[in-house]
Amino acid sequence: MNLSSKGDYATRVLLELSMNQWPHALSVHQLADRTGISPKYLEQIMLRLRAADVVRSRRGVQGGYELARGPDQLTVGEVVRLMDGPLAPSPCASRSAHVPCPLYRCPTEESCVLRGLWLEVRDAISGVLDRTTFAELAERQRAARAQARLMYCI
Amino acid sequence: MNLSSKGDYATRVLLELSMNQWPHALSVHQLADRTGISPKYLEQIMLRLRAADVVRSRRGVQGGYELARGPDQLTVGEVVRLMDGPLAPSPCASRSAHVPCPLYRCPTEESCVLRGLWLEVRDAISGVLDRTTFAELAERQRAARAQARLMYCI
DNA sequence: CTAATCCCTATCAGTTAGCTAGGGATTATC
DNA sequence: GATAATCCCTAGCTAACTGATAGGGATTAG
Repeated sequence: MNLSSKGDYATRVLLELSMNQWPHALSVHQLADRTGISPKYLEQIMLRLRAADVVRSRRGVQGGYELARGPDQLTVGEVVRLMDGPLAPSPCASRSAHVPCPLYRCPTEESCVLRGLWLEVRDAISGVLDRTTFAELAERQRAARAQARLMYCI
Repeated sequence: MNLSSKGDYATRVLLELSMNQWPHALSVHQLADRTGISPKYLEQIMLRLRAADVVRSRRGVQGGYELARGPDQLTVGEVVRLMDGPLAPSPCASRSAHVPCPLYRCPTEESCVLRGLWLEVRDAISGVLDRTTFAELAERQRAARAQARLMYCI
């Protein structure tokens, strides 16, 4: 049930972009510095995010990436699906990319209790990721930082 | 977020064992026939389930595997963790096998909002899998089969 | 013009997934 | 006590995937 490093890194970078006043571009170099991700690897991730219209780019000096929409219009679920595929633990339980079970002894999908369970899991994951936007995450991060600053001053 | 085939197959086989009156042993051969899984591959899965005290075995003619406890004492969560590792999408959010984040630019764990989100996901998955026992699944399957039989008779 | 940046594709080493194979140990049955 | 069915254990193998690294072209602000 592990997230890949691509999904992990993409969410980190998008949170970083969401923390800035939108729209405001950051270069791959800057993003890599802030997150500790290998720049060339991050570049590929950004290209995929751009192809999916999650971010948009400006080339040349002073170029970089910025969110293609407001962070309140971007959910973590969308990003994770983009980088890691469907949320469901089994292809037969995916709503976005359904693939039937290959085992010939599997019961019909409607009557398969395991598929029913994987659907429950899928819905549970989606319940968290599809309702969490990057605006929400950025808000939480600001709150956490304010909290930390407070702790430090006392 | 995909389940491996080991996790998939293990749950299928354990559901099969749970459908029988416990305790009642089935051989790998029988289990493979009923599920359509490759017998030699299934053998390895059964060995792991045995090492974890989920099933117990009898060797020799008329031997086989049976549940080591009643199906009401075995959750899907335990089995999935056994075959596929922690439920959490990120090692830093695992409660059963916590591993800190390797990125040096990651904030402290307490303040990391992404970790907070992965914890939410972990809890959502665990909420489904740790409360579902194989007794429950077997019950559902019996109900589904009764339903199907009814449909057929009409 | 130049340096910074995005864009694109190829490559590559290591790991993992999903099996397959073979042979030893045990045991019910005849 | 021979036989056949079964579990037990370890090794190996191929294809795909992961997580990068590399290099060079296109674009653009200054």
